[in-house]
Amino acid sequence: MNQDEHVHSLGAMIACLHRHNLRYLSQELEIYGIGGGQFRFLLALYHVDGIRPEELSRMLMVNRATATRALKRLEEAGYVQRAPDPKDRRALVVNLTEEGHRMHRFIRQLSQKRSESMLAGFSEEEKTLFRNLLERAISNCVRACK
Amino acid sequence: MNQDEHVHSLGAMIACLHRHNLRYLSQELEIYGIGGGQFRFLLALYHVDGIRPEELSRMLMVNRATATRALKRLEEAGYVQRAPDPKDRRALVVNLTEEGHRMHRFIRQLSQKRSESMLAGFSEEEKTLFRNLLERAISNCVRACK
DNA sequence: ATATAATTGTTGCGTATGCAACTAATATTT
DNA sequence: AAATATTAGTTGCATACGCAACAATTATAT
Repeated sequence: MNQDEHVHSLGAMIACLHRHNLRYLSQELEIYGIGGGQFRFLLALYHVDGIRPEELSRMLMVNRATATRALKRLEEAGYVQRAPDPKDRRALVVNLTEEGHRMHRFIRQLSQKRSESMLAGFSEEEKTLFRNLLERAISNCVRACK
Repeated sequence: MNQDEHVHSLGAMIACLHRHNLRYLSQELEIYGIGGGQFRFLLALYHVDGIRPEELSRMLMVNRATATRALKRLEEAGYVQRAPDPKDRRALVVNLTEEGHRMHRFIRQLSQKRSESMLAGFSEEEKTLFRNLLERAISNCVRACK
């Protein structure tokens, strides 16, 4: 199977999915005063509340600058709070606020809803496989640009 | 399999792949005076030279504005030319220049190389399947936001 | 024929993001 | 202890992109 036979490169397909996702999330989150880009930070914080921005950025594989901006915006919107880490005054500690915790169910459902929409018509095996292939592709990318 | 069990949402994984791709392409294309975002337009033009920007944007599933900018930059860099369509003076016709044609081999190899790098360790079945699953996911997205 | 609608491309504005340079703080070396 | 290196976060600059408003043109309706 030669890549040249396809009009769409793999990258183009991935970019397309990414854009659609971002648009969807942006629309759903607009009433909460945050953008689609903040979604995954919020989602991650339900797993690892009390984390540092730096660790969060490594976890989500984004630039530190991106984490700074996303967390700043989430703070301005009232969903997280950033406090200096007493053990290391270079660092911050990010915590969900009351309001942030209240969004838990909504955020999870949004994630779920999005996945279901994107994977409509996929069998359970295909869903698992898709995720597995994505993970391996990411590993390849990370390894390649190390 | 519950989505909630995963730290990374599907969207986060796709976003990650997208950014790695863009970075890779940007680096490779820098010496040619164009950015990673122009890549897929150039690639598409080897299939459908002489097309209108509007059709190209539908084909690549991007906004018309994005096509305008990408083609403008490709024109400035000398790889395509835009001329008014004599049959419809609202429209333009995009053609590859000599220089644009000369990049053909390089662009295709770049696409190939990128795919191989991203899909390293995938069996032929997995490669085909991955592409198939991506296509179906895109269809779902397109259908959902129609 | 004229008014209205639809289409094509452009541009301003906003968002998400990376990179590189910077500051402040901590860790390591000498 | 002092000099140096590393780390965490921030900010300016750049790119890619979508949306909405706009102008010019063409198509359709009246």
